[in-house]
Amino acid sequence: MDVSYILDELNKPQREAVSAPPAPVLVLAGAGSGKTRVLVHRIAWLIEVEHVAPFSILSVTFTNKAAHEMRGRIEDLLGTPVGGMWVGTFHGLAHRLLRRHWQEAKLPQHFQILDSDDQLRLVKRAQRSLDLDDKLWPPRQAQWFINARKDEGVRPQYMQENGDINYLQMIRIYTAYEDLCKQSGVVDFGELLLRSLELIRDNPELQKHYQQRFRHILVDEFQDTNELQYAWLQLLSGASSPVFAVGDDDQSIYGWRGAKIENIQNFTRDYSSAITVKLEQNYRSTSNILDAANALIANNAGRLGKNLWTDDPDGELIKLYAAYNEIDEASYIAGQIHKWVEQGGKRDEIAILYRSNAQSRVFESQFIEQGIPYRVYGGQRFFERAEIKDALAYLRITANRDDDPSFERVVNQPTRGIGEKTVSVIRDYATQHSLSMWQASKEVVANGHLTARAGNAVNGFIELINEMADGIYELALHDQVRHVIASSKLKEHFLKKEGDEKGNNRVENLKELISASQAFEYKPEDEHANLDILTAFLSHAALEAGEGQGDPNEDSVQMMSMHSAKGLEFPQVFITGMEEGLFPHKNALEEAGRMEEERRLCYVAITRARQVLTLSYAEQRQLYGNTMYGIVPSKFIHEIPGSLIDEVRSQQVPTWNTFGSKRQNQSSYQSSNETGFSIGQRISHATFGEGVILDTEGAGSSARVQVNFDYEGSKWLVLAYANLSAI
DNA sequence: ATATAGAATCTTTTT
DNA sequence: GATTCTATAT
Repeated sequence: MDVSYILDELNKPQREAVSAPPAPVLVLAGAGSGKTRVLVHRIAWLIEVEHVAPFSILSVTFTNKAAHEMRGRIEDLLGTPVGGMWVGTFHGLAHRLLRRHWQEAKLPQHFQILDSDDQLRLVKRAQRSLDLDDKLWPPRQAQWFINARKDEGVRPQYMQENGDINYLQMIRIYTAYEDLCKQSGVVDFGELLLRSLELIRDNPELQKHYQQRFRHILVDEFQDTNELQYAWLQLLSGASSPVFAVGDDDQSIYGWRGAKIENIQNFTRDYSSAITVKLEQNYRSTSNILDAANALIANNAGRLGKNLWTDDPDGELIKLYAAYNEIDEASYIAGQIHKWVEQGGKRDEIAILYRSNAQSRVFESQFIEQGIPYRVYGGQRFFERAEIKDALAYLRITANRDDDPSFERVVNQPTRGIGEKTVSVIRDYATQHSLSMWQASKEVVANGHLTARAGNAVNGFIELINEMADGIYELALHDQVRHVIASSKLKEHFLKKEGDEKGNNRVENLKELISASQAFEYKPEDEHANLDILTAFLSHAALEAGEGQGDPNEDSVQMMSMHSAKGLEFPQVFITGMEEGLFPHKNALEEAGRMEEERRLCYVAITRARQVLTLSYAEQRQLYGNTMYGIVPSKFIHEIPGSLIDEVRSQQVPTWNTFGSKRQNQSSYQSSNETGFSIGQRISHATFGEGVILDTEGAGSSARVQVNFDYEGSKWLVLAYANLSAI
């Protein structure tokens, strides 16, 4: 069999890694050096040359996106589906283990997964049961504490008091929270990993089984593994199955959630026979972009040492745009997008990156105004929307009556006369008798602890859920979802409560949930073994929160946080908000090591760009409701050699008078009120039609007017693009 | 019990 | 700014 296609198109170090003997291998792969490629080809090599059965291969990634891409590329390369191979995220694979062995893991068969939102609610409830004041011990902090301990593999019963009252309270909350999870049959993200680790560790037969099964384990983004994940890998690989780890210490950006760069160093210590390969040739970016990235990251101490180089030409200089404010920043970028498209570029070749998701809003409104299609990744996700979570909670409670978080979510949604007081009676009863709220509410009604009215209402709810469960029995999944949405009366509730615009939006999303369930593929032969389709779908919803909306087929600009950009590449990249305090983020100043992580994040962002890279910052910015003045450009800008930077000037550079109070305007629109239009004036717009000016604001390139259009309602428009004409 | 208004609070990144 | 909690009125 001719296997040359596996090695032919690789460079020397890539080949070395792909064809390495079956020993532990550590691949230090710089950005754009063909990391995924090496992983994919390695798997092809194992299957075709080493004759390893796909069944015996375990391949772990961090994001669902990466996992899907991995499987797709392997199948493309081999030209055949590779069923039986385990490819997925740490959490996804841990989940699979727990579903298979729910009994040994001491979980109910229909355990449900908590997302961080659900988790926070449950932490709050744990705190309330301990009579701890939310003000003194913020639930978020407790949640963070719990997750950090789980990532370290520490259970509360093994934690020692150290005299610190704060620490003691945290332990108490952690304990109470675990009890609640157990009672409700729910499992959080950290628990998936920890529980599956304990499952394998404490069941020698299972351990033997899986260690024999997985002859080869491959890990992507190894620098982002935390202690628990590393232990998980070691446990599954045992003594005999070599781990093939690919990572880049310069791209470690998840230290804040427990990722340990040290795992890379430890790897060669723990596996003394490990082969290390460095991939240093970059195939992605122009020389200028790469030089900038190298210069920047050189400011970090304690790197493993890698030097990325490329054969590619210099390319364009890196553009730097100093915007007057965040609106000007967005409108400049919108202008650049127009230019790119006019020159024949596609919009989806452009990425806009920012430090925090909140920054996307300004771009969104600007792009809507200018008719630029865009797609936002991250932020509020589909399965995290309130209406979707409501519907899912109904579904969950039909699958597992004891799911307290779901119970609390929907007992009175839509309102059915079960108020806070009734709920707290049930909650207290549940806590006292170690029951789930479902069981407690039945007993409370039977014991007559409630007024007749409240008792009736609770009974009504119990009957509703039971009827729902009966009604969806043996229906197709999408009919189950449809049925539950209908009999819960959620649609009617939202329409009545939130009016047409918002309510309709929620109704649309609920319809989309039905479509999503219809499109859900059920593969009983592997991951959801012995799992009914509803539980499988609910797990899927929790583990893959789904992207925000937006038509994936439309050619649209891609907007995302720098974190979620990792692993992706784009011909043109805008890195926005390059301002001290925003990026590097102000929280990074306090803790040691955080600044270097911010710098690595910047390195990741820069190396996403293939041809054109633009950095931008604003001199003033409205953030969290108030305007920040006197913004200092990010130190990272200064860490890039000036010779690589081309400072782009706004056509109308805002200049300040001595008092810094008012901007002069050099635009052609200049007139008495700085915009050329007066309030009350009638104007016409190409797409929105005719309207009346309501207000004006700003000047120059960021001058805006508010127009009340006859048919479209009122909108803010940037004059530089809106092209309004007076009537 | 519920709807509403006003106050308080929190704003980094994600499976 | 937006969400989430709290106090008050219905």
